[in-house]
Amino acid sequence: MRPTVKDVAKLAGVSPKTVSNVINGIVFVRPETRARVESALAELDYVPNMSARGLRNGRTGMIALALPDLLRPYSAEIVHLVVELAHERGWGVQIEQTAAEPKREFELLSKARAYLVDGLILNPVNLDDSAVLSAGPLPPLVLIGDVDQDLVSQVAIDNVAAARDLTQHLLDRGCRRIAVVGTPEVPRGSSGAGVLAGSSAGEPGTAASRLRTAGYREALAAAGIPVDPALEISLDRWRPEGAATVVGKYLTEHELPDAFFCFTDSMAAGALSALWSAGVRVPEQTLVAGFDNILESQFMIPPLTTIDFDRREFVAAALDLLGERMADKAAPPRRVMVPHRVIERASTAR
Amino acid sequence: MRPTVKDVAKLAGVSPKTVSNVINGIVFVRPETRARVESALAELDYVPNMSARGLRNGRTGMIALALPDLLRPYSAEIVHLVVELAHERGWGVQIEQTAAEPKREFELLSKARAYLVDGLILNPVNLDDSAVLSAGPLPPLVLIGDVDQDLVSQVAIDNVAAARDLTQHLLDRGCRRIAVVGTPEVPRGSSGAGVLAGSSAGEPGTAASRLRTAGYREALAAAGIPVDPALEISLDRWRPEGAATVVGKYLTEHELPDAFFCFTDSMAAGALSALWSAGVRVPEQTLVAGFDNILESQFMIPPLTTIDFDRREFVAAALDLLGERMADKAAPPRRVMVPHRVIERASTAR
DNA sequence: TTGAAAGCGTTACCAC
DNA sequence: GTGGTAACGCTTTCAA
Repeated sequence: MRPTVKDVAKLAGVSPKTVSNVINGIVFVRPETRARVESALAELDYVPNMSARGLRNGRTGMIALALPDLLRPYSAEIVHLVVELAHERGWGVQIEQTAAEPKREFELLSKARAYLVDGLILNPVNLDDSAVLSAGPLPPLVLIGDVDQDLVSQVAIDNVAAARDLTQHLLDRGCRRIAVVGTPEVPRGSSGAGVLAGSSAGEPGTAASRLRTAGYREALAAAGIPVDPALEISLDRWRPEGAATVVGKYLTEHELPDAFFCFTDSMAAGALSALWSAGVRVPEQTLVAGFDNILESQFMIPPLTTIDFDRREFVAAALDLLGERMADKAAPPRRVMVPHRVIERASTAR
Repeated sequence: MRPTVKDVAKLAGVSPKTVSNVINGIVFVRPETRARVESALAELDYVPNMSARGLRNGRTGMIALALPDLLRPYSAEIVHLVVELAHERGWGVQIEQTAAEPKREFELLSKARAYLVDGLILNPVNLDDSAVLSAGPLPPLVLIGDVDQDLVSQVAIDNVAAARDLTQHLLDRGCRRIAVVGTPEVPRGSSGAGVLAGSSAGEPGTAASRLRTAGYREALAAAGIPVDPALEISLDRWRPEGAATVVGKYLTEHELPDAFFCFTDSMAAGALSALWSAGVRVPEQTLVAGFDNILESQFMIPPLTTIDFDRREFVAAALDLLGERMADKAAPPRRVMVPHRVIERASTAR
């Protein structure tokens, strides 16, 4: 049987309380006693029972990270950083995936308390204000990515501005017919403000796709170019295979656009592949750009122009905000915006 | 305050035990009573406290997955599948990263009990027989990937055979000078049997790199081609940027080999990029192959020849083995080998 | 400074 | 079938 504080106390000839004091190192313990306890700890190879500790003081030292699709390289980067930075703060990380089952997001909100976690970082897909409200008493929560709400803390980048900047980058290079890959399945109004309720379930990045579409259209409008629905290529799941398929099909049915702006880098990889298969040369015949600046982007052929932001800063901010909420549940929600920038690479060189 | 079984019991006019019976749905409960309890459950929005449950019955319903480097696309695929398949079994998943800190592997072994988990799936890097032995009483444990040991359950592919098969594939296409990317930093004997102790710390994939190197050499030997140390390009961290750097440098210092066999697909991406930058055409001037068949491989330019294995089967086997160990700690360790195959794509087309 | 005892929320044992 | 009660391992009052 594994040893408990009682066993340690007995071996050291002290009470459980003293052992607890030594372990948590808060109260002053006579050095001699401390030494005796510590050697007993070592001898028995004592390891505290986290369930008992969690039950007693209401905290487990664990947080949950919920992402729509763990397969995306972007997800891997987020998971990597959250695990690394949370570990520095002494927190363990439990991972959840939400895209497969839309209602899982709500379950997590309403039942996070059950999931053995002290807090939750959620990249929402189907979430809006009313959903957040109706979930009842929330666990300490930070949203990463875009939702139109002010009820809970959030860290995000300005998706509209980023998409506008990247579109402008393409316009600056003389592109007029700019295709976008990854727009929502069902076209909506351009601004998207307030029309969140009823967003179709199961689409990863629905919120992001709306905002990036909006930014794209804004840039076109500013340049006096009308929106051409034929250039807005929708895609339900943001995976490279989908992008390859849809771009490949597009090429057979339409005239080659001046550029393809893909809403994620991994979709851009699919697009580049489809273009290569069709014998279209990038950047000579058409330009390609992505979004996220994943690790792989600089090794694509050609290297990919994309939107970059400091992912470490992004995740650190999320953990900071979560720490605030965990320390004080009544703290006012905060929103942190992380700056972005266009990374120019060969895929849009002119 | 959040409701407990007691509150539910009071509201339903029954005892806590009955509530527990209803929740766990095992014992026969009178339908009428059951209905009363269930409506009380719903009314109070009862959520069980996992810490208490864990304390009481010794299980938390959580497993841990420990991988060397979460940034690798391969890791993302494993995390994705483990989370998905574990969830089907009602288990939560806690994620750990080991490469940054070698001793973390041992910590996990010896302290997994503390980490609030019922079992552990570990992709080992610096682990050998003696380490496993000396860790003392182990938690239910399954190793994924290669270690020379028979003490704990393990699921793996035959790395030696896979590397041999892929090398043979290149030989079949007329290659004689085949470079490998990702060999261990310090060259070792070819078989690698038994020389695990003291494996240098901090190298992701040390075990895998030894075995893949062995398979490569076996194929060369069978073809009567002597090993050329200059063709064995070592790399400490299996990341694309390292591969791009090392291959780029290689091209300036050596004659172009007939082929590059990279020990992971993501390194192959880096290699393809370096070759493209140097103006070397693939497959016209040299062939490139990888290992793992990550999602991105088929969208590389050109699409990448690689080693594939059924990742879902691989992960399902790991969870099955873990389930066995969790159910019966005395169960004999088992080893599952998952078959592999060479996927031929354009990067090695002749 | 240290010891004794209570209690966190659950489930299992044993009566009824 | 269902209700009391004890116990899981820890920390935190309160006393000594």
